[in-house]
Amino acid sequence: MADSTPSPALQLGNQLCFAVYAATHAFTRVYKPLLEPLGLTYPQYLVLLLLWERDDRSVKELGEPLFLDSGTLTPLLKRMEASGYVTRRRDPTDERTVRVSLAAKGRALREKAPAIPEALFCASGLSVEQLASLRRAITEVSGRLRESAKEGPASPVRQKPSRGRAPAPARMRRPR
Amino acid sequence: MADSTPSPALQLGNQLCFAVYAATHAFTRVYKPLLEPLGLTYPQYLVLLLLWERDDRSVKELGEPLFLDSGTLTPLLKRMEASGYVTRRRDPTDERTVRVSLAAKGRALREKAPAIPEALFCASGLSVEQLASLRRAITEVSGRLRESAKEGPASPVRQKPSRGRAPAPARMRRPR
DNA sequence: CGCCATCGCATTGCGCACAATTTAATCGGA
DNA sequence: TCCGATTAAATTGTGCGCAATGCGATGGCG
Repeated sequence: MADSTPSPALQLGNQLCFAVYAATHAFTRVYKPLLEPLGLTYPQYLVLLLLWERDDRSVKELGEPLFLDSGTLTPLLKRMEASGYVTRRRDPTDERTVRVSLAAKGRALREKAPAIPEALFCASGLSVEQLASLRRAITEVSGRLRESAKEGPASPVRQKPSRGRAPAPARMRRPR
Repeated sequence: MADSTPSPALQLGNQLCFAVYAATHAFTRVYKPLLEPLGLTYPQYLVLLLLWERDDRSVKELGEPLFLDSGTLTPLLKRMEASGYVTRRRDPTDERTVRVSLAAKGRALREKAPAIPEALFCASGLSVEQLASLRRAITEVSGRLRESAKEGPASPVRQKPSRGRAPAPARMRRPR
């Protein structure tokens, strides 16, 4: 057997996720040599982009646009704090939330940062219009997926609750 | 200070890498609940897609379209071998290369796999034409970046050679 | 035949990504 | 006032992603 054309729409779904996955790595490889001398990784740079746009955000507010949770961001932000790009402190009005702000080094970097997206623009060899429409299309898809994720799977599927994780024996929280 | 519009093209570069990064995670979250009951992760599924298209590839051939190297693929493929999806064996004509082939379980999965991209298609809520043009655009950009990566950075940048790694005390290779 | 450059994979160490769990703070109602 | 539910981070364990290192296999050279 082995059907020859399983349906254009289904082929497309796989090709698309494949292409996006590969594109992320392609972008990472363009940015990495530029970020390395700054002591930044690619996700750390994306966090800086968010803070340049609007400073002083909670961890949750940083994770939402990137589809990341606190488990990923906490150690990442601690490293950024250690390298002097941001500061972390508890919100006085709600001790549960940690607010992340730009430190001097993070603000200063903003001035020389334009060289970084410029490299991507040159390497892509595409016009501003092409890149703009591509960005719009990708953002559109992400938005749709985000919405339908909230309302549960749109297809006849279901989610298994467990998969064997691990205990969490100890805690230590903020010494105060 | 703090310029208001640093240039549309540069803004665009950042917005685009940001959008692609977020889209990858959005796709992952749609596929994960579908792949979990099969014992597959998202990158493992992408490897299966490649093998369904053409079986019996070397590790290098698998890594190229995904922008992944052997350091990432070797443990991933070992897990896929352990769960019965693929087989790994040395090429008899060149003992250096490892060839990866579909095992029975991997071939069998192909039949029920269409349910997976279908979920993405439904969740996206976009037309086949929109998805197709999006796929074309992303593939185009990835291809350009791949090319310009070969010829070195297109911008006035340079790559630092070292970054402090670690020793590699032991080896063990194929017992034969 | 032996030397050496090159190629291809495995291994190691670090950082990102996520699910599950725990702790702490806040808010609502009895 | 006290109790339960909700919310926000942090922590832990597993798996992905990459740079650097090591070694066997191959091939060109004398």
